Amino acid sequence: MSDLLERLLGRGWRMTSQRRVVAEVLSGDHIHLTADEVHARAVRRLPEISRSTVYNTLGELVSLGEVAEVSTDGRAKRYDPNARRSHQHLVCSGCGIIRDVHPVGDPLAGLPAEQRFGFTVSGAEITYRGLCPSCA
Amino acid sequence: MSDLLERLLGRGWRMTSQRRVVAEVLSGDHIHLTADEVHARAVRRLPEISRSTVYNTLGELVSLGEVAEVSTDGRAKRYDPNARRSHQHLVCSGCGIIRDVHPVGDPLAGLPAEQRFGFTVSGAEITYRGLCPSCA
DNA sequence: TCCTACGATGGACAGAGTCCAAGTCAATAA
DNA sequence: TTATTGACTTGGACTCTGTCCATCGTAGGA
Repeated sequence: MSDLLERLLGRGWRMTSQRRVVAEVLSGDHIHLTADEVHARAVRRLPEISRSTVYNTLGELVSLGEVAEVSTDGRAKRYDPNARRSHQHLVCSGCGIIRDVHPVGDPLAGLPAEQRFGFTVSGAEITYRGLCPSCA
Repeated sequence: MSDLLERLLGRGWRMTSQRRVVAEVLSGDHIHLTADEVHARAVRRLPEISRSTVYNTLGELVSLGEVAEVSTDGRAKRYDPNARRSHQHLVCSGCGIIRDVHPVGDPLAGLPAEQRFGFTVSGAEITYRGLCPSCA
């Protein structure tokens, strides 16, 4: 059983075959699937699963903090199961592939007080852009 | 005439009343309008302007590098006329207001070679999140 | 085993954006 | 100034992504 699934059971998540399949599809590293892609893979294992259920389940996983929403291109949101470890993303401008990366240092350090306009700044998301080895 | 408009004329951009209005709407600092908002403001000055034309014109301004697309919330893209000066964004998690900010240092410096997975990294977009003075 | 509240379903709907055929017009040439 | 023409504009249909809701089904406790 996957890590994610184990944690969800530990939280008393009501388990159904649909939820199990969605959680299984979202296992692994560098996984950044759109809701439609999650649905497509879920359907292979459970042909009757509906689009609504996938959306509901993804939304719940996000609320629980187990999965993060990533939108690197203004198109469909992507779902990243690696939400517990803070990380950023490196995106290929050619093919769109996404890698999880762990920059060094505190990203908030680069924003001096006079650039904060009185905001209480709590976090930063960084999207690095470039070309992957195949596209370069 | 606005800066933007002047530069466009200098590039030999074919000028029409529609394009002029869109360029005028997109003038100023800390402007981050959605395509629909641009259209709404353009209609006040030129009631017949169509949604398609606004989309076409915005797309072209982005291609020319005069305007940047910003998507901070996975909803509608926003258009930022301040594209020539590199900057990042500070977004209020409460009301969604966006400020342009200029962090110090090179954002790419935080990504060590072993975290680049062979990519040729060319840029980074940073979205700082927090609460604005009104929402705090 | 039975109940029932929670979850799943699917179809309608909404928001954002793209595409295209047809009509219009800015800019150039004569 | 007028004619010409290729670029621009229009509006409607369409796609994609996501949300909502009434109804049905079922996991898990009694």
